[in-house]
Amino acid sequence: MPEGPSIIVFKEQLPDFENKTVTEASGYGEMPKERLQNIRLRRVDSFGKNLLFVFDGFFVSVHFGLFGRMLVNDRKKVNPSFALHFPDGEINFYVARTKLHEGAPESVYDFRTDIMRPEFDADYVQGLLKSNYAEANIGDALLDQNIFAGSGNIIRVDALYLSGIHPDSKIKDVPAAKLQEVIDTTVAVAQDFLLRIPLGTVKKEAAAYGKKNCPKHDIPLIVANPGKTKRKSYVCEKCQQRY
DNA sequence: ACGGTTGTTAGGCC
DNA sequence: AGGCCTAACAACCG
Repeated sequence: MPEGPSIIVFKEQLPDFENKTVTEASGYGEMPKERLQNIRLRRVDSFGKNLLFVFDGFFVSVHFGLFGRMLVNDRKKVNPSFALHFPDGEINFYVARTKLHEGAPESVYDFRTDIMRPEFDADYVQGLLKSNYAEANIGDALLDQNIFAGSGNIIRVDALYLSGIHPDSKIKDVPAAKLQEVIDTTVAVAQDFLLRIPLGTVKKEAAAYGKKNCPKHDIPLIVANPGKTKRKSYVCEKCQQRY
């Protein structure tokens, strides 16, 4: 379920918990829960695929993996891996991985790479790609959380399709304007994704992900698991150029 | 009913 | 050392 847009949806369910006191933390996951007793939650934030609970001097990141779920003031029958309890409510996480970090999120994460945030810096990311990832495939880079935090398989498949670039293209071979285009398109696809979550049409309305045929050419999309990441890709050989 | 998946990490083997 | 691979985790959908 959770690429970056889903994390934003989670975060938007939690404004009422900001500045409230956490009375207790629970769950079977590893967590120094005694540090989360009777302290004020300063704010809920996000970075990429992580939901962040910010306290004075430290914060807790929650990563949902492939199957993670969050329920607010509601429970499943199974035990949560993590839960925050408040005087008048609770947040439950299932199959989520959590970690406590000292300091503030700004000192741990570089928000310029988070495709969901206003701080996202396309120029910075383009420079990063050219200088540090010249030999990498663009298809792999679009899943690399150090470059495109929050981007997942659906976003990358559609971003590559819509910008007309084959995932196996090496970054150093992609013209600068095309690199620019795929970066901008990634952000646009992610915003689209976000709008489609409440409509339940994320997959249905995807451009290429999960589709049998290219909507433009009506020829079959090539389904494969290329690159280092070996995630499923859908490629139109007509639309997407190999550089 | 069962195979596939919006993800990542750990550990083994060259 | 580090790149590449697999297994592991676990829940929901069709």
